[in-house]
Amino acid sequence: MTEITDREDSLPVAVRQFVLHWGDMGGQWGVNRSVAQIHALLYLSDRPLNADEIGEKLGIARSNISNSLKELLTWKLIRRVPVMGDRREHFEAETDLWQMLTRIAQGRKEREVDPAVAALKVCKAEAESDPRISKVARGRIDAMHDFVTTMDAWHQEMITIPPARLMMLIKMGRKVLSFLPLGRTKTPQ
Amino acid sequence: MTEITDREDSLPVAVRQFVLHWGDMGGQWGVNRSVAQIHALLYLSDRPLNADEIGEKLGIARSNISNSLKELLTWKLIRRVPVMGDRREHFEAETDLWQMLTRIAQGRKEREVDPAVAALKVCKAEAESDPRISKVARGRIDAMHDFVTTMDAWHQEMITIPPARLMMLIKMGRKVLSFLPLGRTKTPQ
DNA sequence: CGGCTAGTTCTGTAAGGAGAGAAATTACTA
DNA sequence: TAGTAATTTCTCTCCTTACAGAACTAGCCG
Repeated sequence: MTEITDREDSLPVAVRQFVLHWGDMGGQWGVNRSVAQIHALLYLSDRPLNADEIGEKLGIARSNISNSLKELLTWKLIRRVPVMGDRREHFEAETDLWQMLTRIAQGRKEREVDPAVAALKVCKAEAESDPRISKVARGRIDAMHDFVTTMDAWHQEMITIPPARLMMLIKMGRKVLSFLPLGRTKTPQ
Repeated sequence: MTEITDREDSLPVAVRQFVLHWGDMGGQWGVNRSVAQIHALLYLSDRPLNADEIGEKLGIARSNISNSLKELLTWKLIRRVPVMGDRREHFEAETDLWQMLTRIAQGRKEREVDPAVAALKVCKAEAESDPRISKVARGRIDAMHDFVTTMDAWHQEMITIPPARLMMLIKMGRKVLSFLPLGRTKTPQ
């Protein structure tokens, strides 16, 4: 049997805490606990892990791990890593936090906002031809549509900016304002 | 009995569609369907509505409406509006989309990221004093902590910028980059 | 070509959440 | 102060989802 040499039966406290918190933070947004925990564990691991090790360290069923790993792969938050002389599959996490954020944002956008935008377009079209609908409602649907479209376009542009530069922008915070040619200084509307 | 004069028994198609979509879009993120539907209905309404009207138009139970309205109030996405000669409470939605976005963002941040940041601080402290934890894991926890803290600070700064100006920034998109004094032009990793 | 081992899919169960309807409370009116 | 309208809270049910364990499939060794 292939004993892992530097195997730890119980995780260091800080790691366990991290995994636990990450786990139920995941629960609070769309991802289920197991998926988030596995992700956390891999994120902190200094080497790729296989399904058995994960199951052992987290105490969750193989079936569950299999499905969770599959989900993490579709989010591109982890990747398969072949290990010499071991036919089992190993996995490691994306450790670049910016990548991680954009992957998550991308995934959520695809699942949540894109369909919403599409639906909104339909509503907008519908509203234009419907005589029963009030002017107000029509206006609100339009406003929402424009807003969402603008934000969507913005997001699309932002993720094309190289991370380091974007990070610079973020670190600058509101100082960016001081470099812009502002038409007016008093806060309009 | 207080008949509503301009009462519509069934909603215009576009409105119904909007409500339906908004409803299950809500379901896809943290908010439950009823809450999101009520919000959508109020957003499109040209006048404040009371609980009865809402129940009638959406076909959901009064108890449910009561709870949902309470939740929407805590999110500050709707407000109570007194109506002359009617002792029932009426509600109207925030229609400024920027307000709406910031309120939602604020709420989610409070519930989801603030606790996570707090937990992360604890983990970081723990990791520093734990001899069992690997250098790698400690580094990753630190990296995560710094990243989250930076983003948090950025968010905090952004919401203090007047909406109109922020909107301008967003409409500019990546053009903002051209106004900045960049140290280097080639994309740094 | 049997026996293993890794991995996946299937199935049953248990927990959580949403929401309906009843009961209780509060506020207003006569 | 009784009576009624409006709203909230409580409780019960249904539905969804997470997850464990079992059964199944596929690759690899002798």
